[in-house]
Amino acid sequence: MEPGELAVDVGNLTINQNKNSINEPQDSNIKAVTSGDTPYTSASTFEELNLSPELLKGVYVEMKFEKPSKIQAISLPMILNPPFKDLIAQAHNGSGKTTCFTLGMLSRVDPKLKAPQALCICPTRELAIQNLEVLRKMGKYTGITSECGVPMDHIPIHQRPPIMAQVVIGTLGTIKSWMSAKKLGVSFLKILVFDEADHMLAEDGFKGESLYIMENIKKLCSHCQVLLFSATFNDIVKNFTSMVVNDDHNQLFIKKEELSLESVKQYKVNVPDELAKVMVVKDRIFEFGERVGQTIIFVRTRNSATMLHRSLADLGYDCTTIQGALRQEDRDKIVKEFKDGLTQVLISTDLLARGFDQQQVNLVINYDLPVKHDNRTTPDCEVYLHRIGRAGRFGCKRAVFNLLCGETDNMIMSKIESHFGTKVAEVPDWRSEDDFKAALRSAGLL
DNA sequence: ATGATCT
Repeated sequence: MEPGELAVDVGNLTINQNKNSINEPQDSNIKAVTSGDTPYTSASTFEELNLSPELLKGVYVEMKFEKPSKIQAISLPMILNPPFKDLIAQAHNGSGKTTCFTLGMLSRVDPKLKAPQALCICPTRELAIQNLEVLRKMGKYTGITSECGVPMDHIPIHQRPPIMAQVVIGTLGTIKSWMSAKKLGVSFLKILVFDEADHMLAEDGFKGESLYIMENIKKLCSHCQVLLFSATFNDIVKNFTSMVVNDDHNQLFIKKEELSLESVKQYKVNVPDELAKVMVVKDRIFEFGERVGQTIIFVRTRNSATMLHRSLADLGYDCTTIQGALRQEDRDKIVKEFKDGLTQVLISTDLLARGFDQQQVNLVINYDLPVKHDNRTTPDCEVYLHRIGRAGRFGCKRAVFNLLCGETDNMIMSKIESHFGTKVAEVPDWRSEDDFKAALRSAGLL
C-alpha cells in the first residue's frame, strides 16, 4: 500500500443482495483501498447513486434489481462520483460485476454528444455480445446508442463509416483494428473498461494488445477513467495493474482465503484411459445431466472439442461444441441455442471459461484439467475458478466433475486443491452409477 | 503440437 492511502475494512457492512440472486456469493471480506482523502459511502439503494430517472427505470423495470449487491454498493460510489478515479475491482463470479461497469458507462455518457464516450474491452466475442445485451437492456430508456465491436460482417473496415455510437463494447482485436484504421475516435472517451482484466493484462494473455489500446487512448485523452474488473487477480498481474491505472486510484480485492469454492460441490473421478472419459460423459452426464439442468464440458484443445463431439454424436448423443476456429456465425448460433435452452450439453474450450452467463448450467465437467499453456503439468488455478464459476449462477445447486487420467492429472488436481485450500471428494468407481448418484444427491442435484 | 483477438 502506498503511503497516504487509507485501507478500509468494509467487511461488516450490511449485505444488500439483488432480489434475484438467491445464492450470491457473500463478498464478505472485500478489502477496499481508497486513495487520498476522498470519502465514499456504501450505497444501500440505487436511488442514492444519482442515476438519471431513465437509467433507474432500466435498473428496476428491465433488470428487476431491488438493491445493490455488495460489490455494487461499494464500487458504484467510487465509479460514479467525481473525481472519477480509476478502479481495480475483484469480486466473485456471479456477484454483479457487469452491472457495476455497465452502470458506470451508461451514467457517464453525455446523451447530447454523439460520439464514443465509453469503451469496454473483452477477451472473447461471446462476452462482448453478452455484455452489450446487458447494457442495452439496462439502458433501454436512456436513448444512449451502443455498438458491438466484434468481427461481424464482411465489410472491410475502410469501407465503414466512423463509429458514432456512444458506448462501444468489443473484443481486443476488433477495437484495435478500428483504432488503427482511425474509425474509432477516442477524443471524447470518458471511461474505459477492461472486463476480465487480469487476463487482458497477463503476459500469456493479451497484455501487449491491451497496452497498445491504453497508450493510444492516453495520448488523446487527458482524463479517461479506467476500470479493471475480474474475479481473479494473481500476484503477478496484481502488481502490474498499477502500471496501467492512475497512481491515485481505488482498489477492491477479496482475500485469497475468501475466494472460496464452498458453494460448488467439487468431485474428482479417476479413469484409466480416454475411452473411459467418453463413457463417463455418455453414461453419467447424459443420463443425469438433462435432469439437473444444462452442462458445459471443458476441454483443453480445439481438436479434442471436435473429437469428443464426434464420438458422442456417433453414439447418438445430442450436444454442440464451440471453439475459436469455428465460423463467427456458427459460434453465435451455438451460443444462442444454448442460451435459449435448445441444447443441454455444450463442449467448449476455455473460450467460454470466463464470464459466460447462463443460469441454467448446473454441471461443469473438466474433461481436461485447466493447465498453463507453456507448461502442461502446471495447473491454471485462475481458469479453474472461472470454469467452475459457470455453474449454478442461479439457485443453490451446482457440481463440478474433474476427470483425472493418470499420475500427472492427480498431481495437478492436488495442486489445485492446496491452492484453494479445499479438499475435493472422489467418486470411488467411475463405472458405478450409484457412486455418481450419491455425488449428485450430495450436491443437491438429484 | 497447445487457449483466447484481430489484420
